[in-house]
Amino acid sequence: MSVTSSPNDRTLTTRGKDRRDALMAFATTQFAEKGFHPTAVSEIVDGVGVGKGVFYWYFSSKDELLLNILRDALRDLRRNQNRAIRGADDPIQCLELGIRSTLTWSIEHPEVIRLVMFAWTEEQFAKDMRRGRRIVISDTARHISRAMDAGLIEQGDARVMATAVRGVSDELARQFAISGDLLDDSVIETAVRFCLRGVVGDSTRTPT
Amino acid sequence: MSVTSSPNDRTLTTRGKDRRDALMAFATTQFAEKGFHPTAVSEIVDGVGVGKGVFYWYFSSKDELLLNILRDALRDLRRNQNRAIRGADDPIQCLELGIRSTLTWSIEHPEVIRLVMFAWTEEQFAKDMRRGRRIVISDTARHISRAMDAGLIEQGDARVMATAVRGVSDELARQFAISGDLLDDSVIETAVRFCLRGVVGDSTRTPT
Amino acid sequence: MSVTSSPNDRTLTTRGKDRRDALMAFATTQFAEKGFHPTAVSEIVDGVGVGKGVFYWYFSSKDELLLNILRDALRDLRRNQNRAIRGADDPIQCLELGIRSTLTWSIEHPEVIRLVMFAWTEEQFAKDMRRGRRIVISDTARHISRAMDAGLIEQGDARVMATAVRGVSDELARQFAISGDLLDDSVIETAVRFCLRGVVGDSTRTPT
Amino acid sequence: MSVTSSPNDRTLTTRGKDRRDALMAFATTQFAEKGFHPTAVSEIVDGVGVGKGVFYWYFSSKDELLLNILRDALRDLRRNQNRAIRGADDPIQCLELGIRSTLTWSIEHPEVIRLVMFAWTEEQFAKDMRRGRRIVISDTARHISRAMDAGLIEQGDARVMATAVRGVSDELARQFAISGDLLDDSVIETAVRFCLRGVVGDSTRTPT
DNA sequence: AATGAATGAGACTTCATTCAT
DNA sequence: TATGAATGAAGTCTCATTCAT
Repeated sequence: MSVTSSPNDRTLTTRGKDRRDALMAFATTQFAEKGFHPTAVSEIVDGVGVGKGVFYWYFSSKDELLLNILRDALRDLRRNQNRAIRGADDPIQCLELGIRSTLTWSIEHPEVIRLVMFAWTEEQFAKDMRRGRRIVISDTARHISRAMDAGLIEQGDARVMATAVRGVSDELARQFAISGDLLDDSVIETAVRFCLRGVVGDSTRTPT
Repeated sequence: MSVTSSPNDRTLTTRGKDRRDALMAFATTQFAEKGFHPTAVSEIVDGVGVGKGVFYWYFSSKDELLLNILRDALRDLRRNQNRAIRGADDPIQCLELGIRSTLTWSIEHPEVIRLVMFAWTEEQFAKDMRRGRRIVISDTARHISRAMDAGLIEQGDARVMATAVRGVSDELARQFAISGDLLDDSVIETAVRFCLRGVVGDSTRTPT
Repeated sequence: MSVTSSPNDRTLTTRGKDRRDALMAFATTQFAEKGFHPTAVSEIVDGVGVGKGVFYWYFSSKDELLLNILRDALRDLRRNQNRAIRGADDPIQCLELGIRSTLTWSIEHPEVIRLVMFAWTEEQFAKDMRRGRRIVISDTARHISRAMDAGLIEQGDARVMATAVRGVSDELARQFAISGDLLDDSVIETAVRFCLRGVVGDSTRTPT
Repeated sequence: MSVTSSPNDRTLTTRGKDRRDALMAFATTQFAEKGFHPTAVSEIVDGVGVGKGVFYWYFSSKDELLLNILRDALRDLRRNQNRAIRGADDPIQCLELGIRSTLTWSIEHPEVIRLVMFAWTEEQFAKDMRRGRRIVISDTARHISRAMDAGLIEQGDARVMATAVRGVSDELARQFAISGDLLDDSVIETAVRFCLRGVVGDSTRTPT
């Protein structure tokens, strides 16, 4: 591997991996706290205690760093969802488990929620956001479609519903985490119930 | 009155009001298109065809301009909602009309949706956002509470539900307007229905 | 008198004279307090309660305003000196009275001292300062020369001595007025004595 | 160490020190020539042939630069005085040597004299000036007090006299250096003599 | 691998001055 | 005469990025 390979396709040593992770972690909190633009690269490297050169060794630019953070987050969210629905078979149950895991994850990662909001506002990042959203919506829509096909719920626009579900998760994460409000399990239950009712159309089902 | 009076408490002539509006309108589109930070004040004044000084005659800073845009937007949204539910009495109907008007407004103002997303990411704006959200949520929660009190829907956390409703509107505005996807009336219907089901808990009610 | 005559050769009505004086007085305190450049024309007109147009009706520029203040001050200082030595005939006595009046005047006009200091630092004003100093030094040097010619003091460079005398006055005004220190008559006496000794060369003379 | 360490506590390389000195030297001449405010930072960096960023690497602001110049000058002046009176023991002789060295230094640094004059006119610098003056006056007053205690001169206000002495030096530096007039050794002799007479009170002493 | 000095375009903002009203 | 909206050059300062060491 050549020393002058670009930051993206560099094979990292363990120490390298740690450094990279530290930079990403610190940047994430700073970006979330102060915003992307108000956070200078120098603050990030200072916070981690390395020189500026290190930063540009691991990331080709500040933009690229944000993109990496965002991609990692999406990967982590989906991994969580997949883990949550593993074993379940009933589409409605899959839906519920998915919603619950998304909600939990979002609430546990308020910084990411902020970063995502920001990313939507500048085209160089929005492109990635669109792709990410398509994936997330598809994941949810798949369960809804399956439920429709199985006759469990009436026919309808699965993607619109999936979008609505996604909106509820994000909004609650924002309201209760970002806004600084308290948040307990009952809120999650209310939200999950709200979504299931919205999709399924009756309130007889009780969440597990 | 005085020359050094701050831009905020300046009495404007008709022409002045127009100039100010033009600046806000142009800035809104630019901020939405390129992002807040990437849009330079010089681009805004160039776009409107005035000197850089006028900008600071009307707004004390670029930040202040965004805040003004955001406040105006909130005022307009609420005015729309109030107009929509005027005459209606049944809380559920008020809720429905409110949701529909919010959804419509959000879809008609995708730029504002972007600006709001950005505003949440930097503390100097987020403060205002929190206040705005509190207001909007209260507006919706009021209807839900009334419905609960009237026994029309089962008891529950009205604010959480209002938040969920708000999330659906925002998300759809983003998904279908910002993301560039198409959006037609059937989508709005699906969304309204989703929200009502989520709140009311059964699908027997059909939206108008 | 044409309406478009330049500000300098305009004949002023009583009200006009008052306005002009008010502007100069207010500007003097502001310039002394905050400095020339940090004081904006808008602050001056606001402070006096007039529009910007008025300012440029009376003064062709901010620089011109300062120049006017400075010239007025010099005129006032010399008028004071002349009044003080009126009637005296002995050159040494004239010198003493002149020193005392200069000292008193300087201490009573600390703002002017500041303005003069500033004026020396920018060429467009320094030119005037050089002229003014030449005049003031000549006034003092004249007495010293007369004393030399009369054999009252030994021959020497009268201008250098006059300069030294001037330096003592200015410095004391700065030290005790600008620096905020207290200043009483005994200080003035010490200073006058210092100067007389410096010029005359013996301490037998006692100041009045 | 850290990249965002403030320019004040940065350890400089030899090249860095040189650059910093070059910036200060060039700024000093420009400030003295055109004035502080009329001299733009861009002129300074252009004059030295560096990018605008280096300026802010070495100085946190234009104000800070002036303060640094002023402090260095004071340090240099005092170093010169201490060197001049080294070995002397007689307080009157110390006084004389001190006056002579101050006068010489002031005349050799007319730019600094201008900068100091300016500095007195704006509060953010005046604070430093007051402190500096206190120090310089004390240095001189110490010798005068010692002379009084030793009965070499009559009792009196040593600080006022020291101030007067200081005034003579400054004024001469201004008159003969800044004003563009000629200045030779005889002027210095006249001035030294003037001061000694002023303090000591008789003309029998002849300066060395 | 790492550092941090250096770059310089460009950001936001101020303000002396003009001029239509 | 008087006002204050408008101008726009110029000012100070920031910061992503590069590169010699």
